[in-house]
Amino acid sequence: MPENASKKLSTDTYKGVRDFYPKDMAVQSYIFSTWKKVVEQFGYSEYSASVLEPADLYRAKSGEELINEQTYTFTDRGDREVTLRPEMTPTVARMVASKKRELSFPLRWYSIPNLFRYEQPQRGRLREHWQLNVDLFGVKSLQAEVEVISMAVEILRGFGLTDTQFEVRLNNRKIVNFILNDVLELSADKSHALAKLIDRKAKMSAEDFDKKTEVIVGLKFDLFKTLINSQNFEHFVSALPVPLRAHEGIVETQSVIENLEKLGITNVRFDQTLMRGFDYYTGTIFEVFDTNPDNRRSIFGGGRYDDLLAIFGQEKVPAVGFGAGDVVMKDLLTTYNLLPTTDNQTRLYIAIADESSMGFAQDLAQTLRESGVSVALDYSGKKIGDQIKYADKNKIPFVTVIGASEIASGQFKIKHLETGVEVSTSESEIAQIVNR
RNA sequence: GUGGCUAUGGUGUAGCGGUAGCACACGAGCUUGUGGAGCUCUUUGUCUGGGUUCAACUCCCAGUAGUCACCCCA
Repeated sequence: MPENASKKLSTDTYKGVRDFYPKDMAVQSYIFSTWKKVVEQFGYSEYSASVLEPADLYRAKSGEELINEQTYTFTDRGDREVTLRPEMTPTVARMVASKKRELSFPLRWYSIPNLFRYEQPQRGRLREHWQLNVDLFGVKSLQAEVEVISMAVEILRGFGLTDTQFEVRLNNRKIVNFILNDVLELSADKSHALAKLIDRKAKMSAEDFDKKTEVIVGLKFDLFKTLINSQNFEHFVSALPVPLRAHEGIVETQSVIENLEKLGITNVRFDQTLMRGFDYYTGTIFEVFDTNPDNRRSIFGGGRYDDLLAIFGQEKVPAVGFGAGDVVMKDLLTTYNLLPTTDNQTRLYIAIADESSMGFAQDLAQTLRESGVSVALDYSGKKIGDQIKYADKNKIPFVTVIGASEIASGQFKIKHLETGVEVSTSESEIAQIVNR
C-alpha cells in the first residue's frame, strides 16, 4: 500500500471535460440520434477514426501555434509526436486521400467524433466536445454547398426550431481574397491583419473598428467602409466598381442564395464579415446562428475546401462540409425549451411480494425480455409500497407485483403509475400492454 | 496563456473573527400485497495548502475548479 492510499481522491472531472450521467446521456443521445436521422435521410454514411493522429497532420494547414498551444500534443514512447484530434476535417481528408482510387465519388460521409482543444474552458466551449461532421466529396457544382446548408437547416427544423429562430450567414473566400488583394490592393501582411479585424468587428465599437482599419486600408478606406457596412448582398455588390461585379465569388454567392431560396430556405443572409478560422477553405463559407442575441456562438460552421487533399500528394477533390458542436446545440435547445423529457428505457418493474416468488418472477422477466420488453426486478425485499415508490421515482411506467396469488392464478395486475390504472391480464398479454 | 469575479452537506442557499443553520434530495420508520401527500428520525459540509490571530468558514497569500472578458476559434 502506498503511503497516501488513505488520501481521498477528488471526484471532480478533469478540467474542461464532462461526465455524462444517465440523464445527460439521454440528452446527448437525443441530439446525436436527431443528427443521424437527418443526415442519413440525405444519404450520408457514417465513418469513424481514432482520436489519436500524428501531429504533422495539423501542421500542414493549421500552423505551429495551433499545435503548440491549442492541442493536446505529446511524444509517445517511440518518439512519435501525437495529437488528440482538435477537428475532424484533416482526418477525413486523410482517409479519403488514402483510398482515393477505390472510393467511388461523390462521397457523402458523416461522423460524430469527440474532439479536444487545450483552451480555457467557458460556457459553450470546453476542452472536449462532440461534433457532427458532415462532408460531401467530389461535387464541384454549387449544388454541393446548397445540399450541405439545407441539411443544416433541416437538422434545426428537426429539433423543432422555426426558421425565425436561426439564420444562415454566408460568405465566400473568393470574395474575401478578391476584396483584400484586388480591390484594396493590400500586401499579404496587411490582408491578414485586416481579416483578423473584420472577424472581430462585432466585438468592438464602430469608431474603434474604423480607426484601426483606416490605418491598414489607407486611401481606399471610403470604399472599404461602404463595402463592410453594406446591409445586404445587393448593396454590397452595387458598391463595387462595375467591372468587378461579375467576379466569380459574387456569382457563386448569388447562385447559392437563389438555389437555397428555391428549396424554401429564405433565412439566409450574406455576411461580408464572416471569416472562419481555418486556412483550407476555398469558396463558400457559412455559419448558422441563433437569432436570439443571448447565444452568440455559431451553431454550425463550414464551407468548401477543394484543395485540402493536395497536402497528401493527391489530386484535388472538391469538398464541402460543416461541423456542429454538441455543447452549443444543447445550450440552444435548452434556451428554446426543445429538449424532450427523458423516459426511463425500462418499461416494467417487477415488485416481489415475498422471497419465495423470486424464482417465478425471474422466469417471467426472462420470458418478457424475449418478447421485447425491458424489465427490471426488485431484489430489495422491502415492502411493496417501497418497491413501487422506487419504480415511480425512476420513471418506470409500469409495475406488477408477483406473489403467491399471481403464481397460483396466472393473472397479473399491470399498473400504469402515471394514471394509477391497473389492469388484470394473463402472461401472454403483458408485453402488448406494457409496450403500448 | 492573461485579467476580473466566485467557491459553505448530494443540490440550492444563510451566517459570523469565538464550536455552522435552513430547504429540497437521499436513507430509516409511521406494523407487515400497492406509489406520489403528510409526520418522525438519521447520515452528510466550510475546495486544497500555507500565513495572521488566544481563536479563521470568516482576514491575507498561493494552488485548484467554475464563470466572464481577452487571446483564439471547432
